[in-house]
Amino acid sequence: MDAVDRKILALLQQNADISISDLAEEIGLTATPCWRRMQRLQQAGLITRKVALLDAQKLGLSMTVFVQVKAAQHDGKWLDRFARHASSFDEVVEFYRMSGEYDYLLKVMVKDMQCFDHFYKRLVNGIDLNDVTSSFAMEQIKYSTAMPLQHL
Amino acid sequence: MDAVDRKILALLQQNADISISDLAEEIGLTATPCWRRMQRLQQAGLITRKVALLDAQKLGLSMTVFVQVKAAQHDGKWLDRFARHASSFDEVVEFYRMSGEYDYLLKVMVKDMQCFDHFYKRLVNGIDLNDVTSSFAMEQIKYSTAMPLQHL
DNA sequence: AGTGAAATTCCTCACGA
DNA sequence: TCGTGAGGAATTTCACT
Repeated sequence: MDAVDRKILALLQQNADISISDLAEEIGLTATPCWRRMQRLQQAGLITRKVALLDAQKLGLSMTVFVQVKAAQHDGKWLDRFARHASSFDEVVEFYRMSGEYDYLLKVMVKDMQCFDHFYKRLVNGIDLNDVTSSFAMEQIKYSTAMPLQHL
Repeated sequence: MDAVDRKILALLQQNADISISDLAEEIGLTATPCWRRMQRLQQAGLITRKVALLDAQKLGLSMTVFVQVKAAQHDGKWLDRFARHASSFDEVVEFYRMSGEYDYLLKVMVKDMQCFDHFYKRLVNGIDLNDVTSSFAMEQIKYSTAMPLQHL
């Protein structure tokens, strides 16, 4: 992966709608080699897929909650079960196993507090948890799907 | 926005590469009205843009850190200055103003610990902060840009 | 709002440098 | 590995239902 490939990735992760010819022009190439590079990057799995990003506010999904969880048990079986359980909710938009005091961090998107309560009950009902604490986002200051390619 | 529009959004946020004719077929329409609906959804800003998602692992961006920050002051001027300061880093991929003990939550993506340290120094140097704590993600169990449209 | 066809643009694959 | 050109497929527009 050279500098040209990195430029292609940088442009595509900002705007995947750009036509091959425009993309080619931006990086100082013609359409065909540019297209071939993009194909390679896709086949190599560097580009996983292209998606449309939606406006959460306009959709009425105004509530973002970060839920921190402490595991009830620390054996592999429990971990695996919890991973599958929490992943299955489509309100859970991101989900990490963490170092530190809490074992898991979930980013949850819902319409309102009632929906969050409903989600919360379903989350804790399915499985044994030790400690669950929710922090509410008041304001989204930045959200980007673009990775910092500058620093590679 | 009716059920057909919602179905278009649901499909496009999973895969923006789908052709208009395939999309139209999926929702039981022909290409033109489907295309017109998509245009409307884009003009209305419900679809903000289309982007390529990259594989962080394969790029070598294997480190995700959640940084929690307490404000030094709580006047609007400081808040605005901090929002601009932290947003300016492209390592900061998400950034929220929070309720609860900590005022801000930042999701940071970097290559390794050295890069994180470099970022951290630049973050705290630019501005006066009261308390900064970093939690490291050991494993990404789920990451999705798709909003839960089911629950609207 | 939906259909079908026409025009235009873009993607894709030859081949040559 | 890049560029040119041609064929074919897709998008986009338009007139009509």
